[in-house]
Amino acid sequence: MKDAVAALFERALDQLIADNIINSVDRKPVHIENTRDPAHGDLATNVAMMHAKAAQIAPRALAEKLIEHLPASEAIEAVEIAGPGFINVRLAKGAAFEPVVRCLTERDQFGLHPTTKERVQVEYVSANPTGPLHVGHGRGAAYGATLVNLLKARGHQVEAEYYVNDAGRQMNILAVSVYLRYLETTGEAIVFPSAGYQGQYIAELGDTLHDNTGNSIAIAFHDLIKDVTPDSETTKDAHIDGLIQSAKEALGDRWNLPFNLALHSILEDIQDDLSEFGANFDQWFREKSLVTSGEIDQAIATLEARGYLFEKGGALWFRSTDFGDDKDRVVRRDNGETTYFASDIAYIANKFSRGFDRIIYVWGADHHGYIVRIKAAAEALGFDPERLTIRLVQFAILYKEGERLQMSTRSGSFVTLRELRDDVGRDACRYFYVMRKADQHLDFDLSLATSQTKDNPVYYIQYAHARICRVLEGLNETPFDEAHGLNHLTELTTQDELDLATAVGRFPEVVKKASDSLEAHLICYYLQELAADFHRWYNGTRLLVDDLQVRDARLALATAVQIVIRNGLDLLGVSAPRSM
RNA sequence: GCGCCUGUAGCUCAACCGGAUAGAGCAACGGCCUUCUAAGCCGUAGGUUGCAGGUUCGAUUCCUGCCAGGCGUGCCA
Repeated sequence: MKDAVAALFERALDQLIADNIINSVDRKPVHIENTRDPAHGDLATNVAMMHAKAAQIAPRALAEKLIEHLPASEAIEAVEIAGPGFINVRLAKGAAFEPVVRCLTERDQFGLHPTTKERVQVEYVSANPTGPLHVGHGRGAAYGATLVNLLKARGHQVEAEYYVNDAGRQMNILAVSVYLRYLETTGEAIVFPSAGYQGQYIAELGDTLHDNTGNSIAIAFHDLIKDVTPDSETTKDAHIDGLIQSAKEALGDRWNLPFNLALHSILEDIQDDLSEFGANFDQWFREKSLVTSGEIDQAIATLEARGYLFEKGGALWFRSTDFGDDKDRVVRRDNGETTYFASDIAYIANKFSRGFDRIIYVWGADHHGYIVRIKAAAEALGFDPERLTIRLVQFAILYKEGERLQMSTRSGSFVTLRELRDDVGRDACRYFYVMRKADQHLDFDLSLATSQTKDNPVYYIQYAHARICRVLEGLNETPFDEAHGLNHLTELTTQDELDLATAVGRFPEVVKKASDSLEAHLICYYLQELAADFHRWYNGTRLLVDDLQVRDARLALATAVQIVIRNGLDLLGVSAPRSM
């Protein structure tokens, strides 16, 4: 409806331009907005004020001219000028319930937009496969998954991807941690490195390794540690690197056994976890593939050829300062190893080579220092950095009964995503994680998330849906005739009913805005408002009345609300229960 | 030090790319169940939008400075 009205005003603008009242270079697009105050009609536009200055005409006078040239439309009942030059539009009575008709026609397609040709990639979570996902990853997972849904609803062709860091030093640390726990199960007395991975799951993997291989890959701990730098606060990195080196030499090819066991079982755990959370991926992209395919070397060669690399202190540097970075970045260390950043460069080249029109990264907010350099890399490789979007997700702070939950990754006593899901359920998790703007801190109140009251927005919205379902199921001998209801929508006369129909009509534009701005929380706010409108109506108006025309009209409206809630919750990955 | 983000009711947050009288929920107070789920609804109260300037018809929104908080700032991953 907004679009239709906007089109009318565009035509009026055409006319004023044709009449030389407005210069075509000064033209600005018509923006139609919903009014807040019913006294201002249904829709309003500031188009007259926007053009008044350039046209050198008083806003209200210009508004008058616009209205003069506004094409006639059945949908519009009245147009008036108000305030400093707003043009308020009052829609015809019949038009107010048009969204209900549309919603019942389109059903689960209602709110979706036409397919575009745009190919979008969303990469999210991408946590190192060195341990189970924790609650910090949960928000990125919920936000990314919702983003994928929103972009699809917008009509884009979307691919979801998880970047698996299976080639870095952290993986070696993981593997050596598992190997040491394995040695313990063979009866070796070991001293666990302070920089190793601590969690219980490491010991379990050590057990599994022992089950698989027996004592066949065991070596004496004192041999392993013989030439290794001692462990201390300042040398713990050298210590663990030494252990890795020593284990690799001792095991040869069999180093793959702890390495692959750890990688595969943890990755599998992450995959199950995300799948149960409703966060789905089309592609699990391996960092290692960039190594084996030679893409890292290739990317470095490309930067070299373009003159963005230089050598200093035995290392190879990328001159990212040419693109606004604070300092230049190393891509190959003096020991010959490429850095993590080098992989990132190759990865972004790989993404662009796959032909995406838009590439979206969802990162934890602690990575914000990387934005400039990754964009710099894209630009240096000759890609358009405008096609690259990086969205940051702030951490969620967990509260339980008003107390902040302390999280310590050091001791391995973090709360896992799985524990959180077991505790509050998938629906509340998915909803709470995205209910606030992604780049803002989020207070995640566990007590609230599990409470079954109207204070809990998830229950509040789901309850509205369940109420509608129960009404529709609770019919007596005369079944609900939807077409009959749609033919008698004029029986809906109260302000509550008008408000509700208007709210239904807003859904498609909310989806559009949420998708275009990548702001998933807008869906949450919208659904809460819709549910509130419904509860208010339901409380004051009996739906199952004897007059079948009235009854079916009300049931049609209720069905529209039911559909919108279901579609909206679906975007969020939250279920819409039929009864509660 | 430098860079990014944030500052709106007592609390948690909105505010439709600059619009009309800044809105919800919680907490507080007062009402509503013989009727489709009270897991709900209605009402009252609550504000110098961190501070000071600037841009213009109009600023919570854009610009500058200051104050406060968060995060980042490795030949780490």
